[in-house]
Amino acid sequence: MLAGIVSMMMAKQTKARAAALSGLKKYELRYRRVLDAAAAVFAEKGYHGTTTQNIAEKIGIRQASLYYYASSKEELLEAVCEIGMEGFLESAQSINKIDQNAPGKIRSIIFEHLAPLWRQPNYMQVFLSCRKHLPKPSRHEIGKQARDYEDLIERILREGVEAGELREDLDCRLTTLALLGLCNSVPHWVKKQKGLKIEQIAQQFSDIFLTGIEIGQPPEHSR
Amino acid sequence: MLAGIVSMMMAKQTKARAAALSGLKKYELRYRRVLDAAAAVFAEKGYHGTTTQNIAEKIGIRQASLYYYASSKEELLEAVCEIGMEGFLESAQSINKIDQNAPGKIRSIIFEHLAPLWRQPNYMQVFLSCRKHLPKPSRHEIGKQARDYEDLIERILREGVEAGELREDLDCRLTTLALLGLCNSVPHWVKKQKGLKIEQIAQQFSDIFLTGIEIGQPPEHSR
Amino acid sequence: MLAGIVSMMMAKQTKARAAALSGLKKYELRYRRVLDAAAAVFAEKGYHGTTTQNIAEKIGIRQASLYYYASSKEELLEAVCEIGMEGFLESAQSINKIDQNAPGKIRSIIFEHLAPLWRQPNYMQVFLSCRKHLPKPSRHEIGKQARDYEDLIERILREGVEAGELREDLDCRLTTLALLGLCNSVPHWVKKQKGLKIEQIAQQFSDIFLTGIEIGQPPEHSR
Amino acid sequence: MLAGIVSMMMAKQTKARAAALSGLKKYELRYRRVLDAAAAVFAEKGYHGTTTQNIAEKIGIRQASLYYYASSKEELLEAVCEIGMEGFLESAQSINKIDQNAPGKIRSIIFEHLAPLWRQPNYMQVFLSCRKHLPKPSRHEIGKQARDYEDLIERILREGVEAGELREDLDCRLTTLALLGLCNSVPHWVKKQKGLKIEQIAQQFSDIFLTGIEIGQPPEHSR
DNA sequence: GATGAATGAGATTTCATTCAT
DNA sequence: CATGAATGAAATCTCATTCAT
Repeated sequence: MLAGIVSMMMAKQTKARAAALSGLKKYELRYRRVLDAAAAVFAEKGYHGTTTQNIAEKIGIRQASLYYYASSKEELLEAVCEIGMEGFLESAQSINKIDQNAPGKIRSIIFEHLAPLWRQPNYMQVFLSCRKHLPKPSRHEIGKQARDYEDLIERILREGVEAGELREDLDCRLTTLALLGLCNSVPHWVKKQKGLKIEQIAQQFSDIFLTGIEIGQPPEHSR
Repeated sequence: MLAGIVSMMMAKQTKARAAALSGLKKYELRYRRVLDAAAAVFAEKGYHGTTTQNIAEKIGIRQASLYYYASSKEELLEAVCEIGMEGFLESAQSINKIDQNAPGKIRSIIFEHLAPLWRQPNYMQVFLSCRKHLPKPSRHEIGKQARDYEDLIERILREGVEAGELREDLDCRLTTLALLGLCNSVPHWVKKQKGLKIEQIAQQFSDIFLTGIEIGQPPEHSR
Repeated sequence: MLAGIVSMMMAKQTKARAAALSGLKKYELRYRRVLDAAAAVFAEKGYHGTTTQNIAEKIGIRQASLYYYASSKEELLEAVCEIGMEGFLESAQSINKIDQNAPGKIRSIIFEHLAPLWRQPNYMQVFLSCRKHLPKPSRHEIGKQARDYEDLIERILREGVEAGELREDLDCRLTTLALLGLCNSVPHWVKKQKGLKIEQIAQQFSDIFLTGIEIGQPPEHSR
Repeated sequence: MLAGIVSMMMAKQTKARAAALSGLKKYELRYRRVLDAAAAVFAEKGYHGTTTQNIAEKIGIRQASLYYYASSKEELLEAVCEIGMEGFLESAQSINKIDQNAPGKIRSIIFEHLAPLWRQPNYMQVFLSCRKHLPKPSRHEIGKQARDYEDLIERILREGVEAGELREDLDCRLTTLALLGLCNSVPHWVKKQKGLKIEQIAQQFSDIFLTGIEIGQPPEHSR
């Protein structure tokens, strides 16, 4: 349902990609293997630091064979970013359905936002750090969706403040950026911290973040 | 004082750089203009996404003239990262000198850590996101310093917990990563948020973060 | 009869082609469809500007399937050029049989030469403009035949001059090149000029050309 | 004056080309050497049959150095075609100034049209046979100019017919195409015919062509 | 017969770097 | 100091061709 939003903007497409997107299991798997490799290498080296050779090696095919699956390196980036964006779009859907008070909502937002970062850290890291290298049309399309997502969270915070459930001295914009900055840092270090579980991270983040913005005894140190 | 730590590891150096580092005002200014440009472009496009042409354009000189100031693109990255690292080394020094209780320390850490991010966001952003592209020797040297810095903060948190000033269910490692992740996200958006002041950001971050980790009335939502 | 003159020089041949050449109706038709497509695309884009993909698309088969009909792109060019050459060989045969005075011969030459250009403009255009890309052996073989053809026409002109039927100040070589240049330009524009008939073109060309070279009142403007 | 008409449509340009077009003698010469080589090789092998390597070899520089003068192979084609078109634009200007009766005009047209074909056969041959490979914008611009040129000649023929100076059964469109087809064949063979002079060709072409279309004794063979 | 998948060879293009002036 | 000119190395991309199914 969410798939293909960005890809529709692209002029050229390989048959392989079209087949994969059309849902044919057989192609989907092969194609996904390519995207996984691209996402992994992009995440590690950055878009421009990655050569198509790097990606091909990761899959165990020749460099030229990549072009059977994607018509350009840029198309790979688009496909990877698109999947990354889908991760957040799904988060957004889940967030929209939450029926709780503000603190509960934020706890859920943290969990829902962390979920894709945890599930597919490569895709998400590429999405977060490489989308600036997308060609204009898809960059703008994705940019708009990302802004919508930020606004969704900011609105929830604002509603929490208005409902008297969150501290009224909260700068909602800044707090949104803080919340997302905090969560989005996860892919950078999550692969190196063995033994962590997403529930732990979400719990810790919620505890820190929520206590900080909820109405409660103002801590004595606060000016 | 701190300068040159990394550069000492490098084999080749231009006369210009040597002159600049040795404190000659005339060279220092011109050289700094080059580094500023490099930092700005690296921050915007990433190391591999930047061409020497991009940097030259920004200064208004020709590509070939860059090589009067730096013997390679990589050297520019090193110089920029070094200045970025210095920012954090200075933070570390300030942090070490803090004589307060744990909450006060953390409030200061946040401020001190934000200070260089605020003062020279380009250099810091390059340092944070491009140092992985440094050649091995300087990358490792810088990596060690960065880890020391993280450890410093983690130790302060741990001491706070042991002193009974911070919640004892705190995962200090995770909290350190959260604190740094939160703060390091600033360069990504700070240029777009007009009218912000560093004091506001530091205050807000402290309020959120500190309330979350201090001992206090456990917020009712907490499990 | 004339078929296969060039192809005999080729090492490799597909079964399909062999079958087609051996006169099996079923193969002949399918094979011809491939050649038609090749001729059309070669004529439009030139040999090197054409991809096997372009040709396959035109027939509605996949690129790989082309190799059932031809063992290489070059073989397609050879086959197309061969048919083109056959066109002129047939013209040559007809021309040889003409039993008229010089002006009548030239009128016939024009018609006979235009006939294949009209009947199969793609093949002829490819022959005229792409034969330089044939591999040496067949290029030379075809080159010899083409030169023979030019010589045939030049000889007829010369005989006309000697017989006192054509102006004696005629440079027969140059006139031959002019005659062929004039006629060979037809495939370039004939597809765009709707409603034309070959008889019109031949008539007009004859009128222009013949009046110009025949003995007659020297036009007053002539020096 | 005429220069740069097409080049204005191009997004990217090397400094070298800009300098050359701005009339700096020093650059003009070097740049022209590159274009000469490109024209020669394009004329011989066709656009797609030519590699940038071929061109570089002809000048005696390395392939990568070509890109100091032109930002792409296509740009070279554009520059070459532009010069080719200029040849015809100059012809058109001369033709417009002719003040003679129709036969005299046509004699001049032939000479003026042959002049650039003779002076710079490579450029003209490339223009005639490779402009179909230009990118759309410049192809269309050049196509329009070429059509204007054809129309100019057709109009002169038509006026000649209306003035009673040319045979009234003349199909002016067809005759124009014949005239141009005849003349444009010159670059194909002119390099191989040693010892020819342009005056000879023009004289012969005029004699043939003019006698054919002028009012005069209708040749007895004519139906 | 036909084709999906893959690939070797090679073409175009980019780019950091050098060097004479 | 600065730059025009050139280049080696490498990256992206194209394309004819092969082969198992």
